[in-house]
Amino acid sequence: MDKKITLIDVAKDAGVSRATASLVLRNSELVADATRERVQASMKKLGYVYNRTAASLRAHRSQSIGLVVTDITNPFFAELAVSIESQLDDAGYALMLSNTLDQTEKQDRLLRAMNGRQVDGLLFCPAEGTTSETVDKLSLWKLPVVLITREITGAHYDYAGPDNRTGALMAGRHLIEQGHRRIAFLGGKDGASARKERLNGLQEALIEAGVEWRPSWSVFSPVSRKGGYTAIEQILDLTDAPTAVLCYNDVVAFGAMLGLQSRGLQPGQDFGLVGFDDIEDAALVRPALTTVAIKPKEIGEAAINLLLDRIEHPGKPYLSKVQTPELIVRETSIAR
Amino acid sequence: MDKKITLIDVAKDAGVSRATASLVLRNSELVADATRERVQASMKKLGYVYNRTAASLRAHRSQSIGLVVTDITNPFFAELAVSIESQLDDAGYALMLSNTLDQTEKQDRLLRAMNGRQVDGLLFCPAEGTTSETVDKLSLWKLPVVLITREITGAHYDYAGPDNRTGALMAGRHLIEQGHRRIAFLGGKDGASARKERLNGLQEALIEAGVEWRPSWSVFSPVSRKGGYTAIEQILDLTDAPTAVLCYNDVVAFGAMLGLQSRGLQPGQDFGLVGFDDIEDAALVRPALTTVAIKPKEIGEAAINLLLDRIEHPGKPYLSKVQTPELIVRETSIAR
DNA sequence: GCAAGGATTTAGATCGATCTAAAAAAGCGG
DNA sequence: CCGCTTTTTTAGATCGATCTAAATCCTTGC
Repeated sequence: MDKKITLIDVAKDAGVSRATASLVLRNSELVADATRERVQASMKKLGYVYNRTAASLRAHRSQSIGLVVTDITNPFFAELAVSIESQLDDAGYALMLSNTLDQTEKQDRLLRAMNGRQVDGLLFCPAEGTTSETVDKLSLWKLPVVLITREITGAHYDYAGPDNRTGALMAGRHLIEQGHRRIAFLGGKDGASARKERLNGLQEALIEAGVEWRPSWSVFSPVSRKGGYTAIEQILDLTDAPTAVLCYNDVVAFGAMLGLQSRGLQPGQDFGLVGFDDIEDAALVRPALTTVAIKPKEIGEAAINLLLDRIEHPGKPYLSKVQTPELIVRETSIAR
Repeated sequence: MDKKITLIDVAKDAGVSRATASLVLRNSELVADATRERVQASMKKLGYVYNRTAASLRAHRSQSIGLVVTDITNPFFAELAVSIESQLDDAGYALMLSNTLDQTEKQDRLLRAMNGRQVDGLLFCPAEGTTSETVDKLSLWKLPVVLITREITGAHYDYAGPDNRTGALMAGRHLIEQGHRRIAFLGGKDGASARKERLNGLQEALIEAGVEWRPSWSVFSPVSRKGGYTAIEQILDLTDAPTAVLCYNDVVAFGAMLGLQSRGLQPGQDFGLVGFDDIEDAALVRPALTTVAIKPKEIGEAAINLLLDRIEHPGKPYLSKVQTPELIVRETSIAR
């Protein structure tokens, strides 16, 4: 009486075979219009719901993809996730989401879980410290993977992310123009590819302007407000303390702002501060944050395109889609 | 050579039957220790990966649950999602995430997709304007559902969310204590249950203090900064304009802050402003936002507990777990 | 040494779709 | 009306696990 309606029931009701009903489901060109309509009517009438699990098992495709990020609480990833989810929805895919919290063991477990659930592909922002063992497993599983925002040294995958070096270069030039001669790089974890690239960009700006750089001006920190807060204190305590910093990202920059203010320093007025990402709050905080805008929506689009393409053509050469960022000058870098 | 390893291969290798291997997978008590170890060794040796899709099909359980929210970009939902994802991970479930963007058609499609993917349950923050048709479908599907943050009138489900009325009541009392006598309610969409409750709480505070209320002091808006920005303008343009507002949430409050500042008004100093949620940024913006703190982590925990319980005991009576919020007084409500 | 009873193991059906290869039906020119 | 092509439809195997119910294998106690 109350049992589940399957394709068999629909087929019986419409007077066709299970196979034909299945073809209608996937609106194949093969089936005659009249039949299609008859079957669709039966589906509606019986309240048929497609069991994609069964389909996945047979077809070796789940029509879902996994998004593995470090922390969805970071507005940059949240915006990325929205962009991705909405595109996937359009393409008929569902989204499985996981946060690694930058813990590699958790990451390993989550990746395994996703693979076991037969995701058709993975958008992956690897946790800091991701080992080649993890990467090997991914390629063993033959899972289509697009790396986002961070790369893994020695691993070959498609990649979508911002041009970190150029962004940091622009930020560096800007701070130098503003008269700063001691510029630090604040936050982020050691080893992260994005961090390295951003630091390199800054250094490039310094070199081309003949400005000094000291290793102690690169300070690591967790990627969080608290991380930024403690990191800026470390900077301020140096002898010949820098007068400006480029931050690993906006979240770190916000923490740094708090740190500056707690010491009675006004960002912009007394100290140059530039972030990275341009999350929505960057325009909102007072003083408003100067930052390097990388557009999560565009990165999301690029990543999805790469992934869907890779799923269709597993053998094609690896591609990087790099977005050129834009420097948004607001108040924290301008002394009035 | 290169083909997939299935349970059959493992069983053969370990010299047991498929059924036994399956029992080992689910670490059943039935199987002898020696056998278990042998099978596990074979699994490791052969690089077996569990195909949960197949298991889902047979067992009618997918070990995944769906989270449907309006907008993961809202930090409140982002924090909620993190909390939920991490608990689900502990319980061996995976998370499917969708954003409805408060569009009911999109919501319907997403719900259908989740059901087709056999999610074992749903954490659901219904879009504004969710019809009983949608709700009927959910109960037709017999999907365990826990509503979060918003309720649906006339629908019976478990619910986890904050005590909106009490939170708003505290906020209202606080603003009255600060000397305000014309207090508006800002933002949120018409019809949302959470909005209604918050407005009621505010009105209760007004009534108990014998303070005036006018219908024109309730202004609807999209739940976004922009929404808050335009809504506060509307308030300020009234004759006998209010001197304080309780905002639907922090995001709206941030928009309102911008609106005030663009008119040369300093929140706190010249105008009382209270938010709702206590997202991380509330403490960070200058002036810092007074707000009603509802703890996403706790709500997430409550919701998960309710859902897992409902999955196990589908027939049990419906429950509401309501978190008591806390008023965090910062700067935007205090005239120094 | 044997039956009872518990502990382990297993054969075979099954979940609900898709795939393959082949059959049936329809269209068509002569 | 016949063969031939093209269009539609289909039977039956299959994906990789779990479930059911029954078969074996051990212990014991006597």
